[in-house]
Amino acid sequence: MDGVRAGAQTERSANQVACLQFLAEDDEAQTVGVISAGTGLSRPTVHAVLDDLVDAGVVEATEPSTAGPGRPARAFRFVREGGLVAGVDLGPRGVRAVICDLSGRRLAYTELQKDPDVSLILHAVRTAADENDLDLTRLRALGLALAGVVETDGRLRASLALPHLVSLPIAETIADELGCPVAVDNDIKLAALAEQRGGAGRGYDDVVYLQIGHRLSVSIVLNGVIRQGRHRLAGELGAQRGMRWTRNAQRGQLVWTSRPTGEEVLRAAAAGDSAAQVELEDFCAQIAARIATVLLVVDPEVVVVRGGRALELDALLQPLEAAVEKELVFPEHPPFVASALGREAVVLGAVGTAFDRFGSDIYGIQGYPSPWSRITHVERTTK
Amino acid sequence: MDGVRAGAQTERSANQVACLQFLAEDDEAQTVGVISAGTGLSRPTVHAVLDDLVDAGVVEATEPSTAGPGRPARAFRFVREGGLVAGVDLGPRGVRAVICDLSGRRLAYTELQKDPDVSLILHAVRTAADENDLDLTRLRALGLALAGVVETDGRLRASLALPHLVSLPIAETIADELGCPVAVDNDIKLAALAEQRGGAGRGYDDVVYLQIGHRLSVSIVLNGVIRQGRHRLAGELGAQRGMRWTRNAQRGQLVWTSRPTGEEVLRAAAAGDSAAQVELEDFCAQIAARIATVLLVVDPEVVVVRGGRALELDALLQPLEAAVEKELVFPEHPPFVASALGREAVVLGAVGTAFDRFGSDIYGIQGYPSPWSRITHVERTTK
DNA sequence: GGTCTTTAATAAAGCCGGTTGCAAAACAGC
DNA sequence: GCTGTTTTGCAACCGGCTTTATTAAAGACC
Repeated sequence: MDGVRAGAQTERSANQVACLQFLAEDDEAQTVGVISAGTGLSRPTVHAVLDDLVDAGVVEATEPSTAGPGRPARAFRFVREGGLVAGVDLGPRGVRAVICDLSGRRLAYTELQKDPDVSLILHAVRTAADENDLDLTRLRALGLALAGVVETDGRLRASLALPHLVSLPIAETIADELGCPVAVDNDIKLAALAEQRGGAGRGYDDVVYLQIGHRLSVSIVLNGVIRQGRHRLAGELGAQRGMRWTRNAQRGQLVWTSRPTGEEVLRAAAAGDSAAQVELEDFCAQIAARIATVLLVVDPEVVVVRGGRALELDALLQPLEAAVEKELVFPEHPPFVASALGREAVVLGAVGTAFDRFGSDIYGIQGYPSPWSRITHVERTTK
Repeated sequence: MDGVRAGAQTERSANQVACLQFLAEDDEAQTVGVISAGTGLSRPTVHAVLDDLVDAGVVEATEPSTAGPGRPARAFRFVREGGLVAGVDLGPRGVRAVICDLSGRRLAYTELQKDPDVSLILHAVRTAADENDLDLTRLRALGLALAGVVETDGRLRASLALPHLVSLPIAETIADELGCPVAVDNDIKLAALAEQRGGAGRGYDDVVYLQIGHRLSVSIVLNGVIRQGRHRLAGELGAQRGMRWTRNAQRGQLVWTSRPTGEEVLRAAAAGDSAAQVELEDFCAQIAARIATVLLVVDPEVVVVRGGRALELDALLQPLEAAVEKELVFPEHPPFVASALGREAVVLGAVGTAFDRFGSDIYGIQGYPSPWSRITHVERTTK
């Protein structure tokens, strides 16, 4: 009640976001007049907002450009290199790390195949930074993807892939070591988010993400946000008994007979191996009922499927979609599309979630949207 | 760009809502000073806001009360009787209608058992109004619940219960006739919403609603909003083939052997009929897998189950929860609770959705929350 | 080199929304 | 009729934005 109104600051905050977004659209430094025209704000307002942004350190003024007639205008530039954001995917067989600048542009990438451990996370980030001469003291946030059920506090409640990390305060350890906030989430959920924001599900709010490899994993993005669930079990279909391929001891583990792993079965089927094709169709028929139920529960706009590489995936998509279609009474069902980001979806989701959760720490202003399109764009071009 | 700022009006709008909410809390007329203290707004602001509300016709000033010492203050009162909102549940065997005032208080209720038709909707509303001397010209909005797949435009795309109403412009017809906007939605979805907002799921954002009667119906409320789905099929588990009890021609229709309807089976099982009990347990085991999948997809906070009356429901809850528990690997699963609103959940959901969708028409201001707790409260006390 | 043109930056005034503070009004009670 | 209490209404001010006007800085032209 001391004269401070929420509404006014909200308005200013929104304008800060608008100006920063406009600047981030383009690499060029922009003059106040252009920003004013582009955002619809008045010139004095743009000036005031830019002052804020310069104070926050996310924008800098360049020297007046001495071109054309008239008084030369100072231009303002989004300092993309002003901070770093990292993403790490710690899986059972190794670690992937990626480092982006404030614009979401990828600056470093590392992949290490070692036994997963907390120290490996740090090792990967430091290796990536060293290889590209990046100063990790400028790291503003880190996102971490783990295979398993991740609690709200960032700890693993259960994990088949990383049993030795269960209940450890990983986020706190990393945060202390690197001096930046750390966000942790489940790997498949983050992959789904990345695909929805900038991958095969781009443009849709509701996406079901299927990953078929060593196990069948499902994750769901609804209204543009990861569905977590009360017990963080949303999408954990592997937690249900009675799936034929879970007869061995490993919970939710897929058991393949014609080849050791799902990816290899896919590859063999794509190559024409009839035993693999039979197993694949059998497999599709088995999971189709489950998937059909999922589709009828959430009725998403698109189903993104990931499994192996593009080549092998084609061998999976058609039989899977056909098997699901057979389960449904209505002709309406969402299209099945191949993942666009592949296995990198997880790391990219990790970076993105760091932006999502610590946006105000990263940019110094509130409400700036995460640069998902650039985070995921890099991937699509290099692929 | 002509000098009108969005931020300022947003602020004013929020304050209008705050003041109106404060007035609606209590039946008494309140003085400006009390409102100011209660909302935290300053006195001049409250005054300005009240002027807006009086203009909108939703608040009226009473004569200065000549009590106590000092200058008598005018008091302001929420005119709950200033408008009416109706809800209608048109089912295969009849219609239910309810009329509320602006505060969500129930003023009229009617139930007619006739062949469902568009004219029956009007008939029910008019009967309810006439019986209670209500002037339908003051009707501000109407919500309509229909059994079937309801399109975005309010028409039925498919319906087993009301096949003759498919594709008819029902909403337009009613709107023309009654002169108010009409919102249409699926009956089970509206029931789920009512239970989540003010019934057995009150206080939870994520609710799965199961209705077991002539057919098995599921509806889901996530983050406090009904899950609709891309094709409006969210929750339509009946659209999946291969459920044992769908062997007869009727799609999704439950087929009971020991008794003709599910409710009667429940009643018989509750009364100790062993044949019915066996069929019930068999039934639970059959649907448990499906339900377990639903729970693992959305991982809700609570499952609200409706079927028959309270007595019979107890016979269902335990075996159902046990059967689902057997399907799950993790011990965590949401509690199963009996519906609090029973079959009236549908009508109440219809009224509530009218408030939700046409709130600004109803109150003349934007952003005023629907009076769900009062809409649903009436029910719990009369039951 | 001085004036002119062109454009940017700044300053001033006004609107809208909100708050605080103070004087005036209206009534009860002595 | 005066005093006291409480509400009211008005003025002043802040913060944010816009519009308009003024000043500043560079190049262009004679």
